[in-house]
Amino acid sequence: MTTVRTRFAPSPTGHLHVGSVHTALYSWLIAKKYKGQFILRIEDTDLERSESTHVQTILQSMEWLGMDYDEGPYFQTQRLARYKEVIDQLLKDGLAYRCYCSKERLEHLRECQLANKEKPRYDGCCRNQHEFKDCPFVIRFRNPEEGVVAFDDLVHGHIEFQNSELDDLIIARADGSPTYNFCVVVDDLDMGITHVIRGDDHVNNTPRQINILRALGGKEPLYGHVPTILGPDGKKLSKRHGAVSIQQFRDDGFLPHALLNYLVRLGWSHGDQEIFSLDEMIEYFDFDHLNNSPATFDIEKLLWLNQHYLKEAKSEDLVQELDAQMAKAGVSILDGPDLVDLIQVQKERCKTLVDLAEKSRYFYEDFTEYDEKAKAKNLKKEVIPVLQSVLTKLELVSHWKAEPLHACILQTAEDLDLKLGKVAQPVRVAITGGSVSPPLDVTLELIGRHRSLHRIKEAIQICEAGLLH
RNA sequence: GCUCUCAUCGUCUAGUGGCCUAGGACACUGCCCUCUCACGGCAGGAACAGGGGUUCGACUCCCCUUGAGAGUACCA
Repeated sequence: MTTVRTRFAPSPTGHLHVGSVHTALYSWLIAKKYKGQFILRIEDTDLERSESTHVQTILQSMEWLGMDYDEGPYFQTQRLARYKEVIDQLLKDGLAYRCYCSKERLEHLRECQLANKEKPRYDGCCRNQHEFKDCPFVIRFRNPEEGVVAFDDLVHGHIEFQNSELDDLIIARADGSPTYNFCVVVDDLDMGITHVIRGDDHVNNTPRQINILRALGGKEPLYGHVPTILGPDGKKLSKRHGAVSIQQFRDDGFLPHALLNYLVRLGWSHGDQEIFSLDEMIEYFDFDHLNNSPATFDIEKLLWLNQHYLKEAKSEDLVQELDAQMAKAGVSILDGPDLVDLIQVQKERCKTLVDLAEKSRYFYEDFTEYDEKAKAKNLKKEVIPVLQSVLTKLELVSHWKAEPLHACILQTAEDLDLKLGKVAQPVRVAITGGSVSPPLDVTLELIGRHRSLHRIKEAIQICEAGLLH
C-alpha cells in the first residue's frame, strides 16, 4: 500500500483566500488521517502576476492556521528545466507538436466558432504539419481524437468526457514557458501525489490532464473536486463579500481553530456534531460525507464558533494576540490590569479579539464621554445618595478584591432598601461610562481603586450638575 | 452556444427506499436565569425546486423541465 501524498498548490498572485484554505484543509486532513505527507507547492509560472510578498503571506497564513507541510514549499519556477525536458521528450515521441498559428488566426477562428454556436477550440491546423518554420511557435499537446476519458471523483463520483470535446491545448508558450495544465501534471507525477484535492473549477481540466499524464506514462491519482464557497449573493466568494484573505481573518480577531472548525463543517458533516478538535477532524473527515453542492459562507456562524473557542481557550494563550489587537486599537496597556485577567473576565462576552479590545478601553484609559442613554438613565439626582453610599464604603476597603467590593454593593442596596440593580447599574455607568460590562465586582477590581473612586466622584458631580437645570 | 457540475428550513447540514407527522446547528422570536452584557436552560416559527416514471412504498433510484455554478485563454 503506497502512502498517501496530498498537496496544496496556491499561486502567489494575491493573499491566501479562505476558499483555497477550505480545500487545502481537506487535503491536509487526509494526509494526516492516513499518516501520509502533505506537500506545499507554489504555482508561480504566471510571471506577470506572481509576487514574492504574496509567497510570504501564504507561508505566514499557513503557519498561523497550524497547517504544517511535510515537503516544500516547491516553486514551479525552479523546475523549468524539468518541464523543458518533458516537453522535448513529448515532441520527440510525436505526442506534442509545434503550432505556428498566429494569435490573430486563433482569435478569428474562435469568433467564427462562437458565431456558429460551436464550442471554441483549436482546429488542429498545425497538427500534421511537420516542416520547421522560422517563426514564433507554441507547443501543443496532441490530444486523442476519439474515445472517452473517465475518472471516479472522490466527491462527485463517476465523471466522463468525450475526447472529441477536447482540443490540443498549449503546453508551452511562444517564449518557451510551460503552462499550468502541463506543469500540474508533471509536478503531481514527479511528487508522487496520490490524491489530487482541489476546487471543482478544475473538473473541466481534469480530462486534459489525464491525457497528458497517460502520454507521460504516469499512473492516475485519485481526484477529489471540492465545491466552491459562495458569498451570500450566491456568487463565488470574493473581496466584495468582506473578509476573504486569511490575514484578514486574523486581523479581524478570529482564532485559527474557529476558522478551521467553520471550514471543515462547510460542506462536510459528521452527524450532528458541530465542534471538532483538530484530532477529531483528522479522525472523522472523509469524502463520503462531503457534500457535492456549493456552500454559502456565513459569517454569523463563524462568529459563534469564534466566541465558543474564545470561551474555551486558556486566557494565557490569547494574551499575545490580544496584545497586538490592543496596540492596533491604540490602547496602551501599561496602565491597567494584566491582559490575562482582562481576558478572563471578557472572553465569554466577545465574538472576536477585536471585539474584546474595543470593549476593554475603559480598563486602561479614562473615557471622555458617557454613553448618552446610559448617562440619562442612570446619572440622575436620585442616584447621588446611592453613589455616595457606595463611595464611602469603597473608600474603606483595604483589600481591593472582588469579594469585599461585592459586599459593598450588597450592603448599599440593603442600607438604602434598593434592589441590587438600582445600585449596580449607576455604579457601572460611573466607572465604565456605559451600561455594559463584566460583573461589577470584578470590573471594579480590575479598574483599580484609584480610578474607580475617582470616576465615582466624577459621576456624582455629573449628577449634581444635572440638578442645576 | 457547447461541455461538465449542482439542487432539504434564511444559512451550514442529517437523511444512502420504510425509523421522516423530515433531525441538529447558526440566525431570529418568546420565556427562564440575572447587577448590565454575555453564557446557560426551555419553547417557537421555518425546508425535501417542479413534473413524470421505477417501486407495495420515495427526501432518498431514473428521466425531463426550471434554476444556479464552473470551464470553454500563449491565467492558475
